Amino acid sequence: MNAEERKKQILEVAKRLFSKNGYYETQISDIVEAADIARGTVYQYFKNKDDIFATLLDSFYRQWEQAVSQGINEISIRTIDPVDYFRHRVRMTLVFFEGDREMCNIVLRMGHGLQRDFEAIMKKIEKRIYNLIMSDLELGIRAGNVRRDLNVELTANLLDGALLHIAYHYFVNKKGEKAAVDIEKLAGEVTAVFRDGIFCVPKQ
Amino acid sequence: MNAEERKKQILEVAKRLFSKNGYYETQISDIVEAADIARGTVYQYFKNKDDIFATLLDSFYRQWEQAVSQGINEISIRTIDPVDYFRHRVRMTLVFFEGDREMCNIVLRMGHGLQRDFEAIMKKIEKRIYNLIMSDLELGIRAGNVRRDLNVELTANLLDGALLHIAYHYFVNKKGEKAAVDIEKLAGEVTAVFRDGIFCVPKQ
Amino acid sequence: MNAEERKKQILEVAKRLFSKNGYYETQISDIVEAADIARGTVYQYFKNKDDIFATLLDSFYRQWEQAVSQGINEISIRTIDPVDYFRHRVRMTLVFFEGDREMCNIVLRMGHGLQRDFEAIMKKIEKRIYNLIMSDLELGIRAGNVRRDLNVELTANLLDGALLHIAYHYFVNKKGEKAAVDIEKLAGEVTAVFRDGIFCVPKQ
Amino acid sequence: MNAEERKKQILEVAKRLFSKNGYYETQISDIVEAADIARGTVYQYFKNKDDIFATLLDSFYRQWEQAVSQGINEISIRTIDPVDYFRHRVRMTLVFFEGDREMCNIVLRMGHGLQRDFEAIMKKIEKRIYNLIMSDLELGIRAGNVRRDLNVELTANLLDGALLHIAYHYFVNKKGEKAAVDIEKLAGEVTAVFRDGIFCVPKQ
DNA sequence: TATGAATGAGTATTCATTCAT
DNA sequence: GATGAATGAATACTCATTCAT
Repeated sequence: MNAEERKKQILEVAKRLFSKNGYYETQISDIVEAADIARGTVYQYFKNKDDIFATLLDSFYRQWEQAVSQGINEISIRTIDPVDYFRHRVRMTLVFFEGDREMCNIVLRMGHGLQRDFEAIMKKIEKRIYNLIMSDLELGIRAGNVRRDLNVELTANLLDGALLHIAYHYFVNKKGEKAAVDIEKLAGEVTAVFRDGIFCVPKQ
Repeated sequence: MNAEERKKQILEVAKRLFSKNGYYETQISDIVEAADIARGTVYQYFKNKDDIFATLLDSFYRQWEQAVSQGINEISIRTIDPVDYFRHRVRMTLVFFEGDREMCNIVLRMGHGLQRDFEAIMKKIEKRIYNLIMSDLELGIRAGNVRRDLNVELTANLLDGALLHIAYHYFVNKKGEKAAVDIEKLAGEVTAVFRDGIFCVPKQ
Repeated sequence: MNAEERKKQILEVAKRLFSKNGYYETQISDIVEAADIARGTVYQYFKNKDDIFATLLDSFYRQWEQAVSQGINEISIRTIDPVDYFRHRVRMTLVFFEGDREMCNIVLRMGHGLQRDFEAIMKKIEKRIYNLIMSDLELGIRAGNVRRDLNVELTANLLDGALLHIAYHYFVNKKGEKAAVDIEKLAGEVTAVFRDGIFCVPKQ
Repeated sequence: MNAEERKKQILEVAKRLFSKNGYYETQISDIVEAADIARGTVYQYFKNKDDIFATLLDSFYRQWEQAVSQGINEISIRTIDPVDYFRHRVRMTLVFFEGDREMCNIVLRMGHGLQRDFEAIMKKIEKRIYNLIMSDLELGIRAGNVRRDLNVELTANLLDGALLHIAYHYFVNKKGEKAAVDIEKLAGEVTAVFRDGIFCVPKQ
């Protein structure tokens, strides 16, 4: 096993344990035991326990950055139907969180409660999500698709909280249930609830 | 200072510190130092550190229970305008969280990330909020005020996440800012966003 | 309740708890709770926890002193049959220990293991018992009733250990059993085992 | 120093301190200081303080088990002279206790006073010693060597208490004295005291 | 690189004792 | 005398981190 693989292995194990037991209730002992490596090996690849956790958060942030930037540019928001665009954003968000339920759990459940240096990373993630929604809304207003009188700060927080909570509810809490979640249908229903409140479109 | 007051004093100090630094980063030493009492005194009133935290969560839950049960009964939901009722609920929720920003911070920020026995209390709080929204929606459907085709599970989570996130955003994150939050206005705007997506009312 | 009675009450309660749980596992809290008095009250009557225990040991020692000195003097040892005398001593010892099984338990079970100042008191008790047996044996030798070649140091220890162990076995360990112990019979049997080994008497 | 040696080292140091100061008056601090190791090292080898003590008691029990089972079987008791056999048992017991005076001190002095889980181990040791004596006596009765009318329960306790007390007296209390104890002579004298009271042999 | 024994600062908790009321 | 809230020194135990092999 080369260095890259070993580092990845440790991260995988740590992610599983952090997700299950939280940062403080996960010991280095648990990680080395689960990974079946020596205590010292962890410190060959990470400065300390914080570093492992921060690495996980950071890589999550990078993946999120990449995911939300995919296939969307200023052109498309002008050409496609704004409600379709909204639905697409919602679906993409849900798809992303579904992709890594353990990180989803870590970020959604314990993100806010983290002290130390993690708080900064979490704020960065939050800020990024928030800004994205904000810019979408502001673009929509300029394009005449979104109600001019909308309180964008409020709405951005509304959507932020709503989407993350749904992701948590369907992908973490209801994890054990048999029936797979139909994300397409979910995205449609979320859009339906918000459409008339946000967009300047004829009532269906 | 009698027993009741001393216990209350410890809880106040602990609440402030837990809110600021989280459960794990708050030491008994910090509490006794901030309260200017002896180490042992804490243990005259609480079994252990867990007990202090659980007492805070529990009392928060009890207050919330009382707050949401006030002035609303099955009659009123039939007589008052459903949208006004919704706005009222939103306002009450925000007023409640604004009333104790430290507990608001504790519950909203670190609630989910808590392991141990606290998880059970948090789940109870969440469940209670969720059920309240659910029952409101179901009553509305039966009364013909809420869209029949609404996915209530989804919408309850949507509203849950949205409201708590807004409370966190305006009462915890922006705490330092000068301008006081106009809760009445906020409640109106939240209602406006959700109204057409949830209720069977003529578009304004 | 006057001062004398209150002190006695505390001693009784403490004795019961020390006997049941040992010195270290008995807390002042346990004592005040069982006696239904305030914490501070204990310290009106005793200097500290040690003082309570030492008082118990000391009073036990005094009672023992008195008991063994009763009805025996140098005359009687010359006139009565030496074996009868031995049997009488054995019986008196057993009767004494049976009289206060809790102190019996404390002295026999935890006596040796005690550190601190108690060790001195225990040594005093042991020494007193040991010396008594020694002097009996030496008197017997001078009177020609006890074998001249007997190792009195060894025999005194033999008898000491044997008697205390029997007291412990029949009065503490077997405490719960229905059938009362027949001390008269016991004393006879103990005497029978030791008689020929110790005394210069014709074999029966 | 490998793991086995380190564990042994800690046990040795702990044994010395427990023997000197008792269980409750021996602190982990004392142990790590005496062993010149770090506080945490103790917990690499033992679950907690109880575990160290229990390990000592248990290993003592195991050694005793092995010692008493050596070289004696049902055959020998029938062929060798019963009094010689008795003397042999006494000598072996004394030799065993002399071999580890610190454990001797722990078991004989503080054994009975121990609460917690140690009580169970101590009872096991006591029971084992008691049963051994009992079975010897019963075998002797069946072989016609021991008086038929002997109260075996009483006698077993008599011998148990007597032997342990002698071991304590000669190996713990008089430890400092110059003249070494002549165990052979001691065993002979003990036998002489009990011989006529226990065995059916012509009076010498 | 990998190991895992050793480290020791840090933390919660206990409990005998005091003292103002 | 009686009370019991307050005290704080003492103690067991944890766990991230180091470093010689």
